[in-house]
Amino acid sequence: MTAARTSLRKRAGNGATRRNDADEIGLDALVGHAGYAVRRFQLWIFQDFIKTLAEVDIRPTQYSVLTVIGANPGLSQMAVAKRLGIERARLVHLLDGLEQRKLVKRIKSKADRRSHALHLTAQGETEITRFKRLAARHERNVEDRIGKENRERLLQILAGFT
Amino acid sequence: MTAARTSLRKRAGNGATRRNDADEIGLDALVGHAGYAVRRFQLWIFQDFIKTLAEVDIRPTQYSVLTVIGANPGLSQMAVAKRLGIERARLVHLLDGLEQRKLVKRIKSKADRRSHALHLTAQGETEITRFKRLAARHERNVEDRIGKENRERLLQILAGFT
DNA sequence: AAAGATTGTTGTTGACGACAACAATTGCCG
DNA sequence: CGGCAATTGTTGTCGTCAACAACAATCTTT
Repeated sequence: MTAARTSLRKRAGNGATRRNDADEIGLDALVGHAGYAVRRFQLWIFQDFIKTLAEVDIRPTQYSVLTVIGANPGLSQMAVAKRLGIERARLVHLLDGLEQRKLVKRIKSKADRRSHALHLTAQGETEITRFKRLAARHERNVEDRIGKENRERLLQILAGFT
Repeated sequence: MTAARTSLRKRAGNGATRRNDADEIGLDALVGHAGYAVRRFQLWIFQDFIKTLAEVDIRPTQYSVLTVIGANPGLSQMAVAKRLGIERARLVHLLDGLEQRKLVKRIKSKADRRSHALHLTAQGETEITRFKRLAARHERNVEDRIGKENRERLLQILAGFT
């Protein structure tokens, strides 16, 4: 499998190329690339998440931060960043936003005066239940799109990356 | 499934929170969210793609553009953008770069003087075989990571998004 | 106590998606 | 046919995000 490209339909139409419209465009080797499919899917799923949680104005990354803090109160920023695979520099801005919205608070740790212990505020505790309810609705949208078993299989396949 | 958060381990350690290190941090509801798993996986897969094709300096989006043009010579920018789900504004910059590298050429269409017919250059035709060889190696990395059947199943599940 | 590592912070860079506006051109409809 | 809406490529802006680099404050190690 070295040479021999040409992929059929080569030289379809040179100057003109009147295809029916916009369908019928071959992807050639692109089909068969996991990364391409995953990219398109990830785009769709994030857009749906954003749309579904639009009424509370929570984006996927914000949701992940709130969830981790809620489940592990007192974590440092470093620990959260490492756990979620985001840069600690990025987490600073994220927390700034969440703190302004009174969902999260940074408490200066006495044990290590460099670090902050992260907690949900009372308001944060309250609101996160609403976020989770909407997130569950989003997850149902995913099911409707790819099927219930396929979603479960997907989670199983990708479990090693969480 | 409305209230009842608290998720165990609540109030783990307040000020201090000495966890073994950085493992052992629960994700709570995050596990079970397809979007989170997909995001992490997409990050990994793109990094591997970039690394594997670093010697030719081709990124995933560039590769997808080259592939589609190679398989469908004469396409307009609009058609390529629509097919790949990228904005035509973004495609302009992408093509600028690929054209400077002599991989792609824009040919003014005589049928529709607004549009450009996109083609690979001779050099582009030559080099893309190398790109595809490296991309295949990357795909093998994916197999090694998630398993051969899982990769196929993944492609099947997400086929509707390509 | 000195050297080295860690934590939060700030700033920069570049890829990327989403929009808006524009000129040139085409297609359509009265 | 003529004018008006739509399309195509282009430019520019904005906001998100990952990847770095640098820095001060604070541990940790020796």
